[in-house]
Amino acid sequence: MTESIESYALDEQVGYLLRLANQRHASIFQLHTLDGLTPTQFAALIRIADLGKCSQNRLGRLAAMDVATIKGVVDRLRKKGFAVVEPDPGDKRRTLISLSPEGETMVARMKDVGQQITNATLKPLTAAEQRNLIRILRKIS
Amino acid sequence: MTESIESYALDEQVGYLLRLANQRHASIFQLHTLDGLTPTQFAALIRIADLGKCSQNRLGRLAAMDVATIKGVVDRLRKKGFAVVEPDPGDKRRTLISLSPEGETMVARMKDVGQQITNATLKPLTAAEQRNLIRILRKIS
DNA sequence: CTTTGATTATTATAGTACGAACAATTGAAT
DNA sequence: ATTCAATTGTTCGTACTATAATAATCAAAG
Repeated sequence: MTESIESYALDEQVGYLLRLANQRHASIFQLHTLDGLTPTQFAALIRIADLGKCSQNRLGRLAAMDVATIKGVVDRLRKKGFAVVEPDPGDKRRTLISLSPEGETMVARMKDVGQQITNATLKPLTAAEQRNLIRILRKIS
Repeated sequence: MTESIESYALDEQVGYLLRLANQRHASIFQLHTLDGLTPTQFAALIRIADLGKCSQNRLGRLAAMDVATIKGVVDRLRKKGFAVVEPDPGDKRRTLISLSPEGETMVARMKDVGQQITNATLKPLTAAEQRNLIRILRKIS
């Protein structure tokens, strides 16, 4: 055997497969979403709804977004009229983020859509595989 | 029950979990990689190595990258000295991409590293879970 | 041989993502 | 009260991702 460690099957590497799975989900999301909301924006919106008024950095941490990333996301949510930004009276460093009434409505409408998106993404899998995937992904996240 | 479909557990949605898993993999990749090669660049490099000389669009398709994406990736691989670009003599639309000698060396060195990255990413999982994850991801990709 | 339709590559625009650097502010320890 | 370390938010640079529009080329059908 002259070529001992020659093969490297890209199509079986987690990293590559995760990228493909993400692509699939993103395109399904885009198909169902409302008002052009992206997966990231939706995640942030849900977090604000759950947390209530909170600082931008804290929101980013709890939505798994970088400080630089969450800034852009909040900017876009504000521009779309779903998020409201105000200075924290008790801490001049902080910016408090909250949902606008339109944001509340959007969250309510998007929760159903989100479920549809999840279902569509998982459609190729059996019920057992779906549960398994979620469980395993939670374990490595 | 006034609030029937109120709950939406973001932390159990595939989309969100896939994003987190991707983040994890990306940071592990960055930790092990050589010459600042990104997961995307590595995937493209592996494909060129497997395919041999091929057109940019074809490479993009087989590496699951958009035409606009593959262009940028190839540009950066060329700038790093790993890829070589030449016009196709038989088809003036096409640009042929191939590996430079340095690219060949890099692929050889990175195959081992790639395996380490995969192992590190899957480390929190049992062997059975690892096989399962790969199998399920392939099914929805 | 010319029209038509497809393919290829490029560009622009927009969003996600992260590291690094920065200034302002805060809280705590001296 | 002042110094010091940590936190917060911003900005910059780089990279990945996709859509849409464009121009050049090709192949095939008439």
